[in-house]
Amino acid sequence: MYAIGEEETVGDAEYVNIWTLPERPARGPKPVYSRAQITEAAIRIADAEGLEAATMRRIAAEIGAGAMSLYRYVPSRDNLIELMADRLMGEIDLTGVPSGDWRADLTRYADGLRAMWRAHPWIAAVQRSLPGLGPNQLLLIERLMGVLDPLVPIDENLGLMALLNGYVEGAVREEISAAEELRRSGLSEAEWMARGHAHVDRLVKSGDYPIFTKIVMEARRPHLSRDDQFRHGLRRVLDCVAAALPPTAQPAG
Amino acid sequence: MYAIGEEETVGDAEYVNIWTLPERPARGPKPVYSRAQITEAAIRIADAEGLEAATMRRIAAEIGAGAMSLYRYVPSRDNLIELMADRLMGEIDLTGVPSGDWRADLTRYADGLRAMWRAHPWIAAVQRSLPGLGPNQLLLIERLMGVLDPLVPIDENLGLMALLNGYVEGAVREEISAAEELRRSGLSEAEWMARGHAHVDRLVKSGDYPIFTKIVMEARRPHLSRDDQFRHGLRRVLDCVAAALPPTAQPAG
DNA sequence: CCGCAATTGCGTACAACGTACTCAGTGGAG
DNA sequence: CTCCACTGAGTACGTTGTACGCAATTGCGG
Repeated sequence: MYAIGEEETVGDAEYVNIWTLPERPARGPKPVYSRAQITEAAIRIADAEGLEAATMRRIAAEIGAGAMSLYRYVPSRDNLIELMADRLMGEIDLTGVPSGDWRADLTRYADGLRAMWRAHPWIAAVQRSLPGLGPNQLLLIERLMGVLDPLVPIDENLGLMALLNGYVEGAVREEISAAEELRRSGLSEAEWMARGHAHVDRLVKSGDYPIFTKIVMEARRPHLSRDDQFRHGLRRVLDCVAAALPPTAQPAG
Repeated sequence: MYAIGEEETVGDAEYVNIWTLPERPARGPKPVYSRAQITEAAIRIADAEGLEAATMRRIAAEIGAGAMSLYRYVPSRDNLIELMADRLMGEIDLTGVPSGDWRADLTRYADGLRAMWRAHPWIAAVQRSLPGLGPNQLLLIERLMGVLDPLVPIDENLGLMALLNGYVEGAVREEISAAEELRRSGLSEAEWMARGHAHVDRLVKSGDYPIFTKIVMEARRPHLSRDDQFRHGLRRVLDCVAAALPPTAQPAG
């Protein structure tokens, strides 16, 4: 009787919340490595060769450990990637935010987020659905949402920050797209240009895509620098934010 | 001499542009399957069980083929995913766009994009850096960018559409996050609530994260329905677009 | 100070993945 | 008709994440 369910191995994927799991229990030999060290090594590899190159064996080799040793510190590779993502959030420096000048604060955040993405383009491939609840992420939420917190209701605030995040991510994705695609393909730049542009040129020459053609022309000879383009778009977003604020809180017109 | 490069197998990853590669050459036995059929089967599996479940063997089984047969139609799994993504873009119906009423057109696009994301949440895990140049994507670009094309310069247009896309993606990511996380974890809803919420509750009760606490409270008892929230945010984005247009083109104040 | 038990690093092993290679069979072009 | 470019598919390989087990190490109760 009761043969079904006897084994209790129902779920195949054991879900683990890394933020509830303490790094070190007690007693036993001194650990040689650490979560932080492993996370750092993984980020170093991902920066240099992409996220897919950051395999467990490769990371272990980077710090001079055996492959399975990592599992004494981290439950799974997915959890490690969560740690990596949170570590990256810590790179966005928001000390002193909120300062009282919301426009300056949000600009600083946008610049910081952009810099982080450009330094670690592989973050585009992570992008979890839930925001993640690591210490750095939480601190960031507190500070960023604190900028507009007394001025607008919380749901309005969330919407505006989603808008800001969306703008920055979209803009940076465009910036890093060419470089990332090039790296992923594994081709030399000349070869990649030859293959990729051949198709684009064919589309352009066909005459069927007039607006796409305009985009290509603009992309090949942009009017503004990357930085200016970003600043310009950001100003537009911030104007949008300003419009959503109550009229009593408009420091710099 | 010239030993180096003799083999020509320099790169390990052979980059293939799927859009230049014709599906059928000529001559030989009639193919039993087709790219479209394979793409459709893959999408069906991804919809039901997530993108990671759409393995080559699984897709092949779905259409009753051998695993390796798929490679007669598609060079690699990555290319197949490109096909899937482009197929999804075709779900966004923009016939008759641009219509002359830019606000209506952009609303229709936003609603269509949102519906597509909600129907195929795994698209969040794809998100290539480059936009991709499949037929559906190209058609979408032509129509969407055509909405504002004569009104604003092309680089401005690109920025505004990036803003719109960013808003929709951000909003939908939040909408689907809980469901996706639940599915990925493989737990029952009750179990997931118990584990996930326990951590959130601890953070809330600690008192260290006042703004995070506000967010949680709002999320648990939202003031507006999902749809209303989306509409509200979208209106704000469109107001932002309106502000960037020249004063001569303001049809509906 | 001495064992005991908890915990370490890590070698071995396995299942699942993408996909290279191979080959018998098929069917349009000459 | 013959020919050969093409088909579907079986087998096999390299790489991945990770379960398991074992010898070595160390803090703690006595």
